[in-house]
Formats: sequence, structure tokens, C-alpha cells
Amino acid sequence: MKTEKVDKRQAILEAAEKLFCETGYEGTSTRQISKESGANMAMINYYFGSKEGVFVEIMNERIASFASQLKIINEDKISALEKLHKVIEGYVNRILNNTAFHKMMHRELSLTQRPEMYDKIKDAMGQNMQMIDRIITGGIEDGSFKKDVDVRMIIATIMGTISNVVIAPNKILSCSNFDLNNPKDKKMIKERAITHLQDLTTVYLTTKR
Amino acid sequence: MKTEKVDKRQAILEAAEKLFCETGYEGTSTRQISKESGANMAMINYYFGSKEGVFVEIMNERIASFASQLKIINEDKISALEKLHKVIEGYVNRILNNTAFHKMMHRELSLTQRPEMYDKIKDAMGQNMQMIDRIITGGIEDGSFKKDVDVRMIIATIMGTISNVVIAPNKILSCSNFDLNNPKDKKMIKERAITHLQDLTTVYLTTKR
DNA sequence: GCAAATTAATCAATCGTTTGATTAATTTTG
DNA sequence: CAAAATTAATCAAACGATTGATTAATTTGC
Repeated sequence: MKTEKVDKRQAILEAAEKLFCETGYEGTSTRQISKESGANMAMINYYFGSKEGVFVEIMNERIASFASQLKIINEDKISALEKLHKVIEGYVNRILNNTAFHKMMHRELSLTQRPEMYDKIKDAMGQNMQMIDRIITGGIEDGSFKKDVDVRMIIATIMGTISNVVIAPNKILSCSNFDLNNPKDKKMIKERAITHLQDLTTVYLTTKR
Repeated sequence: MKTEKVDKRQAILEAAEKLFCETGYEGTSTRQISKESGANMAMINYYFGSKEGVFVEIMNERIASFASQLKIINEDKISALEKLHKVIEGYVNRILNNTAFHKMMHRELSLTQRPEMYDKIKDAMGQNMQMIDRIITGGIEDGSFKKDVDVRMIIATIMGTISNVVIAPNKILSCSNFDLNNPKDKKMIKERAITHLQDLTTVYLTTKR
């Protein structure tokens, strides 16, 4: 019977990710991780060397799967606008499927304790930005987008809008209260965000004055 | 000789705000605050009761001055678009003049330790959102804005873009490296953000299809 | 039976807070 | 006005609790 074989290593990772997201890295103790995961405290150091080792493992895992997704969109033989819409859809889905990690990532970006972690996140974000930059710049060069725009600010708008949806308190985004953990609500928010950003970029980038 | 009379209470507040921003609330020890401010450790509890008391004081101060600014814009006898542009300008200036606090606020929004603090920030944000909501809705009703838009998502775009400018790593926002602490760079980024958001909202909201 | 996995117990270090004493400034009193 | 009493501000030292980490012993699975 394999179903009951609890992998303590994995249990620690999952418990730690949950706690790190809820109360932050320094706000989470190894004893909490031990209790939440059902593993003995020493197991944390046995498997990961240290508390920070657990954190690094979690972030690396996520960033790796983060980077592996959507990257060859720019090579498709489709218009710049279609590329941009694909990127928006992919980005919204990725982030709203990993809201907990996204919050953790942004928190880490605003701290100065772990520079290596900061650099790792910066690099991952930078790659995504460069991809979007190339798409928009390409659209400007081939004449499908208007040229008097601030490309970096448009990227800030796309990324910032999505982050804001994830981070802003649930109660005030929509009139009624909803929950991003509720799959039905999440699906609705995803669609609204995608529709809005695609509409916004289309109007803004293709309206010649 | 009065010139050397340093207000320890104020010194603690300033040191604590700096440290809380850099390394987070749980990541900052009272001993660090003591050392950075030059005040004895006991002074923290003497003036503020506890470490959390310092934090609450800082946040309340900021939120109060946050709310006191720009609120009667909506009562001006100007067009909805001009109102919106004024709000954008005010919002960008406010946030980029207080980047450290803004990061701290967002970090607190992603944690679950201090629900009272969370609610306080939520309320402050909610008021700003309602103001923008009324302006845009008003513009739609008087026919100056097009009607098939997602108002709440537009608000997420405005707020999210500004947050992203503050939070995103400096090195990747612009091609060359710049520093938001450098007044000259800050001024430039402010103007770019204001210009971009005003242009974006104008094109998006007033382009009838 | 042996290596890997797991445990309880323990470690030094650091945490936020409190203490009792001291100084300096202010107020009260005669 | 000056001596006495009171207050506010500051300090070094210590408090008990908790932190992340380690030990040495035990259990598990092949």
C-alpha cells in the first residue's frame, strides 16, 4: 500500500511554503514547520541543511517551472498583437494559479536580507520583461503598433495590473466579496483580467492618432 | 546649547521605519532599532509600549497623512478626464515620495499576522479606489468615457502600474541603471509614469469604437 | 544486519520585555 | 528665592521565552 506513504521531505516543503506565504520567512519558525508537516524538527536540517535551505529549495522549484513555461511564443509566426495577447493570457494564468508563491516572491523583492534570492527573482522577472519588450518593439517596428509609447511603462502596466489583482484585498476589488481560493471565483477573475488587458493593449497600441 | 537636543522618540520612529522597510517587521530586532536610533532599548517600550506599538504608530501616521491629501478632487467643476489625470498625478507623486512606506504597506497586505493593520490598510486603499471608481463611472454616465469597460480592472491597472514601478527591481525597469533614491532619477520616473498613465487612460477611455 | 530515517533532548544565541537605579529638568513649598 | 518634592528621560543589566541547530540514541525498511 503506497498511498499512505507520507514523504516527510515533501511534507516539509508544502508546510513551509504555506507558512512562509502566510507569515513570511522570518515570521515562520522551524517548530511551526515541524508541527504543520508532522515531521520532527531535525528532519528539516536533515533534508535541507537549514531553514534557509528549505526556502531556497521552494523558490528554486517554483522559479524553474516558472521559466520553463511559455518562452517560444515570440518565435511563432503570428502578429505582434496576437503574441502579446498570448503572453497576457499565459501570464495571468500562471500568476493566478500560484497566488501564494507570487505574494512570497514580491515580498522577497522588497527585502534586503537575501541578496542571492533577490537576484534570482530579478533575473526571472527580467527574462519575462525582455520577452514582452521584444514583442512590443517588434510591433512598433513592423508598423502594427504606434510608436510614441513608453514600452517599459506598458510592461509595468501589464505586470502591475496582474499583481494588483492578486495582492489587493479581495473585498474591495469586486463589489461583492469573493475568494481567489474558490475555483469558480478565480476563473471569473482570470477571465476579467485577461479580457481587460487584451482590450487595453489593443486599443492603446493600435489606435493611431 | 539646544542644537544637540535629539528627540529620541522621533529617532526611534525614523530608525524603525527604515529597518522595517529594509528587513521587515519580524526581521528587525529591537536591538537593531536601538542601535540605529541611538536610543536605549528600554526607550522603545517606554514610549511605545512594545515593538508592535512602534509599528502601529508608524503606520497610523502615514495612513493619516495619506488620507488627508487629495480627496476633494472629485468635487471640482472639471471634466471626468481632467479629474482622472489629477488623481493619477497625485497618486504617482504620493507613492514615489514614500516608496519605503509603500513597500512596507504592500508587504503587510500579504501577511496574516496583524489583522487590525491589514484592515486599516484595506480601508485606506478602499477609499482611494472608491474615489477613482466614482470619477470613471461619472465619466461613463455623462458620455465622455466609453461604457464597455471594466472599471475595477482599470483601477487595478492604475494602482498596479504605479506599484510595479516602485517595487520592480531598478536595474530592469530602465535599460540603464537608476536609483529611486536619487532625486533626479525619481523626478524622471515620476514624469514617465504620469505621462504614460494619463496617455493610456485618455486613449483607452475616450476612443469610441 | 546495516544504512537510512526518525526521534527526544539539548545547545548556544537571540528575541522582546522588564527591572531598579540614575540623571536632569520641573514644580511645589515655605 | 531657595530648598524640597516630583516628574520625565535615560541607562546597563537581567529576565524568561523562543529561535535555529545539533547531538546521540532509536526505529525502520530492505
